[in-house]
Amino acid sequence: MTSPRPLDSTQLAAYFALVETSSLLRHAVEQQLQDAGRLSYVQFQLLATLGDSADGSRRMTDLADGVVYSRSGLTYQAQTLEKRGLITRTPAADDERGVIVTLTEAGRAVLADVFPGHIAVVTDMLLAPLSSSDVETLADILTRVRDHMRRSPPRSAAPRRRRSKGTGE
Amino acid sequence: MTSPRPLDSTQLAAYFALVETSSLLRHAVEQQLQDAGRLSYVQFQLLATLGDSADGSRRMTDLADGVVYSRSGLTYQAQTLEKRGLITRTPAADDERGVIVTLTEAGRAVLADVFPGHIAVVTDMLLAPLSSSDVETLADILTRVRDHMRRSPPRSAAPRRRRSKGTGE
DNA sequence: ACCAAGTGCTTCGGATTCGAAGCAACTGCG
DNA sequence: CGCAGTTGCTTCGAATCCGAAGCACTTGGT
Repeated sequence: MTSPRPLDSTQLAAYFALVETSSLLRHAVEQQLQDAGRLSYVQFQLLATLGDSADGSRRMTDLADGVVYSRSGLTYQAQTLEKRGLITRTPAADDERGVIVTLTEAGRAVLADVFPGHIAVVTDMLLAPLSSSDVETLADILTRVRDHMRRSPPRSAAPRRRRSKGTGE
Repeated sequence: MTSPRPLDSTQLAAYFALVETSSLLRHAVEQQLQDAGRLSYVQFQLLATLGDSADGSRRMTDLADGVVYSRSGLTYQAQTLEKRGLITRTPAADDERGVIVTLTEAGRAVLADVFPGHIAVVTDMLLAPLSSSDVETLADILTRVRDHMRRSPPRSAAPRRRRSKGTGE
């Protein structure tokens, strides 16, 4: 583990800018999704993931993996989306425990309804002030960071407050 | 408003990597803050903002502005932090309506307790896979984006979709 | 000084989230 | 086959969040 050396101003700037940028972007996107289709960001991610699939369906677990999300939260949103008729849930054929989530026509319609505005927000807020080489660089750097994070050990190895002399507290 | 042209793969990659990176980073940071000091990310931001102030105190409104956050959410967290003795709330001298939030010694202690681990997480997860020139580039690009976003109009110009009479509202 | 409008914060109701516990179906081993 | 452990999803309880409404104080016009 890295020793906790203080961060220099550039590192701090990168960190803060990352946090604030994504926060502002997320707020703006959520606003648009709410206005255009009464969707939360998570709901949009779920529909978009389904739309991305060839037959418009996925297992619950695969969905949860695609969106970094808890199982219970996914169940909740799946219920909500099902009530609105945007998806259906059916037991998997080969495994009775599994649930296959499928995008309905209404779901596709909402997605199509919302997508242009979504792209517009991303374009206007994130991409507008960047040159294409900026975008390329940004994508490269953040992709490396993401891959690194994914490989990172689970937080169970996180530094405890106290020196662990035993099993902890 | 920009016309909704589809994004190319690099633009998509930058967008997705930004969202996922910040999401993963946030999760990791929250985990650490929880383990080290039972703080949520927002609570940490509030304490850190106060700690940043010369006398360790701020008005509620100024705090809410510093952290992108709703007033009611701030009230909720201020109550929580006050119950734990990490801050105090006192009416402002010059304006009875205003509330001055002040960091206590206990609050400073928790902050000091949590800080090293916080830096370690940021270092290990975000900075580790980057060269110093990467960090510099990242900071530069994201700072420009952030400044652009801050200048952006508050999203009232978004195409409103008519509210149909809800099915269960 | 008085009243209306404005400002700062809190309260309230509802939505969303997570982790833990629960339930049902599957798998491996004898 | 039958049992124990695992896996996939849901339910439950608690925490967190937001917007709207409410309350208390301040300000401006008369």
